[in-house]
Amino acid sequence: MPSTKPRPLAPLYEQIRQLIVAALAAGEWRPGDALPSEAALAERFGASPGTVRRALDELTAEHLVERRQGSGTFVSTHAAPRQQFRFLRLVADDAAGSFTRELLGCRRMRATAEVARALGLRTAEPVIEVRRLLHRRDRPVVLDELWLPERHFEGLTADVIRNHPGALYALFEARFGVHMVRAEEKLRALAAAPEAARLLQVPEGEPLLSVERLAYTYGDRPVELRRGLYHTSADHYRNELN
Amino acid sequence: MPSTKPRPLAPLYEQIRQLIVAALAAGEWRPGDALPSEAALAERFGASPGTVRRALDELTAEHLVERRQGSGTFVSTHAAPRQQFRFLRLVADDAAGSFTRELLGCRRMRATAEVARALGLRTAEPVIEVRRLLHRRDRPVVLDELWLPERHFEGLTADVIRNHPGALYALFEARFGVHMVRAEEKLRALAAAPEAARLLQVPEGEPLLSVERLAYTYGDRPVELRRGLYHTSADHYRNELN
DNA sequence: CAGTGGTCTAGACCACCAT
DNA sequence: TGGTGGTCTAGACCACTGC
Repeated sequence: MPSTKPRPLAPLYEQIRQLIVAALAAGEWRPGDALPSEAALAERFGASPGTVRRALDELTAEHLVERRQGSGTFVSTHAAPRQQFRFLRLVADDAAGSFTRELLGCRRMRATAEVARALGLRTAEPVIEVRRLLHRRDRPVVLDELWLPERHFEGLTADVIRNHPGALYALFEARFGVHMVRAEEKLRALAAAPEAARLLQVPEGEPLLSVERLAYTYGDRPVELRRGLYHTSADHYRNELN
Repeated sequence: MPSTKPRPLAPLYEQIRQLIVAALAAGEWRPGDALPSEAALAERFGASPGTVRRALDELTAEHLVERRQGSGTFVSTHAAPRQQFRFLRLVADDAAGSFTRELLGCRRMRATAEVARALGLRTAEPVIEVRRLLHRRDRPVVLDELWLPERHFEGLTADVIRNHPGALYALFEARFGVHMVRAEEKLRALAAAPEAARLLQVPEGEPLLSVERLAYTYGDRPVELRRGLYHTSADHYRNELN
């Protein structure tokens, strides 16, 4: 008789972590909401409080939830001030000033082969393209283009963006229930093409930092492709290695 | 009588973590060595095994130690294959091939104001400057310049570097007892100056990715300033945001 | 097989927050 | 003051490593 495969189960805390992520993806708790207490979750999952705590610690490290002593455990939200620029690593050399946004355009289009491949769509599936500029002290610093699968962002228009006071990711989460969890970026140096040069008010050929980002929501599903051009004469991209 | 300040003590696991870091900085265990077992450390610090485990978990997350089930807890070393390129985020677009090193120079000099400030030295204190090229498939891709305080790297010469087969950080750790723990990088796009263009075999003015790195050893002491110029026509700098 | 880290449990006590 | 998360302890059992 062939021995049945022992099927190495994931540890209990990991299973619980995945169940909580699934509940977040299903919208059982929305960004900003409080999760049940450790004791309540322990009961729900039939585990000891220590095991649930371990799962919540992992989720805290991934920034999916945040814990406040005496208060509770809450679903992370990009609306929180500390999360405002969590994914924007560009900082001024003198660490002064913040960004203002200028919307250049928002239109419906069909996915190019490249966009489709990155987002896991079929070619020519409808996507929404957004273009904008970020300024610091009235100087343009970042030219952003981004593409979103229309099926997750139905109804996203220029007006919707203009009427929202906060960051784009806060809008996505509040209006479309899409919370960005993590992202991968590819950086390189490029010479400014004519249009980028005009918008960023630099000479053609000026070296620019190109930042291509793929952003993921709950369950590691890619939902945004973004291409940024950063003018880095008085700003730099800050990174920590460990 | 004025109330004495309650002096909020750090949690026990954090104190233990700091004591272990101090022992690492003092060289009590060298990179690659095994630490005492959890039980032995618990006895040494007068804490329960669970508390010691928590301290070790934090150190594992910082890559100061690595744990191997059934075997023990070991001091991280840059000699390990997995650590070889831990701080080099440049990867080929087609993810193929590795780097070869070419040493351009190694000389003793006096710290410029900028180098002194970054490394926390007095101006004109002696430092060692190293310059090198990294090639992939016989094409130059990275031009690196780095500066090290001489008092931590006495005896570092071109021959010492040439005679060491592994990565620079592995050499630093094996020969000078300086293990790099973490680093901060500032990235920007620059036009290639004449000398950089010649060495990287690109036209003058070619956009290059400039990467300025400050690397820290145990106890967050900066011990290396590095300036890299990356030619990113077929490579990119990869980053993860979370 | 002895020793190590990995998982899971159970419970005590504390610090903090809201009411 | 009651409920929350944060710390610390104690111990059982398992999985893996190396002799």
